[in-house]
Amino acid sequence: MDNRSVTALRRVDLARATGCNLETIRYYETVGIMPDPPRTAKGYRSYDDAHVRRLKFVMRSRDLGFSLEEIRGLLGLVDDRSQTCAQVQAVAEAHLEDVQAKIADLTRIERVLSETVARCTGDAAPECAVIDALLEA
Amino acid sequence: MDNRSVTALRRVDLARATGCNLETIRYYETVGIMPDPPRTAKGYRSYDDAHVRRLKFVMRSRDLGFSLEEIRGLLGLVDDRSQTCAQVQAVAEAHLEDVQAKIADLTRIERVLSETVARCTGDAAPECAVIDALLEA
DNA sequence: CTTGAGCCTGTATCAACTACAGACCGTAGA
DNA sequence: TCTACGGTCTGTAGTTGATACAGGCTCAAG
Repeated sequence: MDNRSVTALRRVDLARATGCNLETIRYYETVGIMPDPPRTAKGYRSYDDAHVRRLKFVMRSRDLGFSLEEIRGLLGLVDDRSQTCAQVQAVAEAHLEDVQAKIADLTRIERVLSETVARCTGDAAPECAVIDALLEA
Repeated sequence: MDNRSVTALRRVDLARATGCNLETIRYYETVGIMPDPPRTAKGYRSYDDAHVRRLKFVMRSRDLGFSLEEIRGLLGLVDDRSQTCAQVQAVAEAHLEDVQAKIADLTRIERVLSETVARCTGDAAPECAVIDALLEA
């Protein structure tokens, strides 16, 4: 039957539906990323499809490297679609620049590391290219 | 005369000589990355050029993305050069793979973000390409 | 009726720092 | 000599983004 998944989802169901860690859901609630969900008579959290969509949004944003602070901003724009698209664009563009800077950094690191490893003899020698590369400022 | 910098360095001098944050020096001491330095009669830490070199090594390694745990391993090999170069090479190679994986991830993110931002009109429209891209799982 | 899975809360832990409070010290200039 | 400033010390708390655990409650299947 499984029509439970259409409406009343338990926390573990939300976790499974989104791939989010169980504890992280509660964490997102305490930090205001996810809303306080309605509760059953016994105090159990009860989620629906809107929660699934929102949490997927959050997880996708996290996956793209947005901070929770940035996601809070994006969610505000999602919650109030009367805001301008330009604001969203600005956040995304700033983030894009961050990502590009990180790629540049890592590419430099990658070059240094691969060059260094290539110089390694693998011997039990007293000198070592990796150590030497790290020691030379 | 400034021949103080040749031998007895204060904590702030070590920080300036390496670009390391002042508090981080103390942190590295408590976590065993930097040795407990000798103290003056009044209990002030006293550093020398060997500390500068070691801290530069640590900072360079951090800059290349090695974790403190990995750096501890590298420092062990630096401190005891009788170890094999192959061990160092293994750490560096494992790390190189990490870095390459991170570059691949970020490149994917970069592509998604730049495509998304490009689709943005920047209008005060109720629809927004960034939000839509994030909403579609 | 028992068993296992899930729920609840609060709190602790992690990396790797960073910052602050409150007290002390050391030196250069007036 | 006094004072101001910049530096030092310790311990501890806060940061981000989770993750884990303890101890107790609940629910559904067999």
